[in-house]
Amino acid sequence: MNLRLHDTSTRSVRDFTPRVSGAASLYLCGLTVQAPPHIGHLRGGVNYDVLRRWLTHHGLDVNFVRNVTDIDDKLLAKALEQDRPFWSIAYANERLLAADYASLGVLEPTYEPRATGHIPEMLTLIAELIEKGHAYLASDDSGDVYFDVRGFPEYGALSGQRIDHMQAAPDGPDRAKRDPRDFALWKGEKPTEPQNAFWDTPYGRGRPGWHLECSAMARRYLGDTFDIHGGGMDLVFPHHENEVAQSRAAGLGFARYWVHIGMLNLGGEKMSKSLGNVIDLTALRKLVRPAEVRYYLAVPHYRSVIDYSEAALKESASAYRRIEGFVRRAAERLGADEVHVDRGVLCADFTAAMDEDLNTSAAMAAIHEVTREGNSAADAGNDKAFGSAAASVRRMMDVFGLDPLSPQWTETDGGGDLRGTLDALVAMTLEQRQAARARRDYATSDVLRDQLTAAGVQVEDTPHGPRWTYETQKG
RNA sequence: GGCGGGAUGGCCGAGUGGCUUAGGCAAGGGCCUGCAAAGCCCUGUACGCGGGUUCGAUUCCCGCUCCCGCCUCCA
Repeated sequence: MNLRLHDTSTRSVRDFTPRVSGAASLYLCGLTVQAPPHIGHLRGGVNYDVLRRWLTHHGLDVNFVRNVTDIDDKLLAKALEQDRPFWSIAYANERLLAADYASLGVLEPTYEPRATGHIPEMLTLIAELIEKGHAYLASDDSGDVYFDVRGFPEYGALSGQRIDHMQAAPDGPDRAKRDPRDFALWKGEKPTEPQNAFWDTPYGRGRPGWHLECSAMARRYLGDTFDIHGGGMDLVFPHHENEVAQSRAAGLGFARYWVHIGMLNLGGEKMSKSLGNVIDLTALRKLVRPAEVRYYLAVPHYRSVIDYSEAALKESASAYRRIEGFVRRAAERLGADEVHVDRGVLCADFTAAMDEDLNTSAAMAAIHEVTREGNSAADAGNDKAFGSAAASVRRMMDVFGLDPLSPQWTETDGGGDLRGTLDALVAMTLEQRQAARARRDYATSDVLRDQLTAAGVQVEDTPHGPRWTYETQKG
């Protein structure tokens, strides 16, 4: 295992050594399902999916937990606004998220727990924190339970914050906190919130604070100490700072590495629900195919900011199609077995790049190099080199979740069960064109080709006869 | 006010104290082709500004400008 990863808690790239040899445990802060996902959310899912695949490639048995926050302030506010149960809004958005992940080829996590399903685990944690003197009941009978940040010296270490330099939380003065920075583990019931959002507890009826769920669920599914915890860069403070404070104050080891994903900006600003500058996957699918969206999201380094632009997205699509075309031609020419993904080998540059904090840009450069070499081999009639290059490209693309011949992508190319019919019609037309070419009737030949092009069928003449691709396929 | 990240050739995007200084997209030229398409070959010398360290800096240090994120819900 030569993998190195950037760890937010040390702000440095460190050798990654799993806690348990042969296995890796990951926790990803998933979404607060108060609204449909946008592509910024999806980026995190894709980036973590690549990490997960790379760990798997290293032979690790990956236990990957990605939670869903299905109760929070905004969700409850929306429930009142829309006069429907908060959980129905949460569930609807959770389904949308799952569909988006599926269309981008994001593998299912090992488990996807919901916050509301883990109230007992949260209450246990609260009791432990109160017992150890790290949490206290609000003095105003609100039923709130707070974490005492002043009583935990490590507070602020993850994000590099010092309590005294922080801006005071605006809700400080009017709530019974000992320090304005203290955060809620549990929130007492309020008459102004949906009454179906509360649970009975030893502290009265109430609902969970945001941060507590992750500490409780990570503990339940990954144990007291686990390897990697992550999420978007915007979660470092306060969310992750508060999580680590709760867990460590309770005596748990918690995360050994913190891997945070850069933001996706639109128009120079973070894409966010509250700013309203969001673009969803449905919009992107009108421009490019899902695999191309994935390529766009997966190639820049995971910690760098992506400033979304349609032009850049389309460039990514062109780059992906170059690789896709190469692999498809190889499979058509040499047969699927010759270019089977399992026969592919990762080139050294690729592996070195991925091992160095997942340098996906450099890794993709290596794939393009092999693609070029493979194309040259094809031009030279060297089928052996052509085939092995294609298999390697497939294997490396598979690490990105982007093997162009994977059923994930080929089964969504369109055509459906009429594909065979379509192919037969195209072949018939091309036979006529070949006949015209044979008698040097290029006018007729070109008309036939133009008509096919107009119908969305691209024709290429190769030394082995014509090949064609459909517009939805672009290979 | 505090913490963190960033400014790279027409565009996207890695990276590095000097080595032919990624890769892609676009562009121009060439090869191939009846013409195309696809592919291949060639071309393009970039690192925000001002200092400093150094034989040598885009890469290290200092200062500056601008941009982004967090400190409140946020992937």
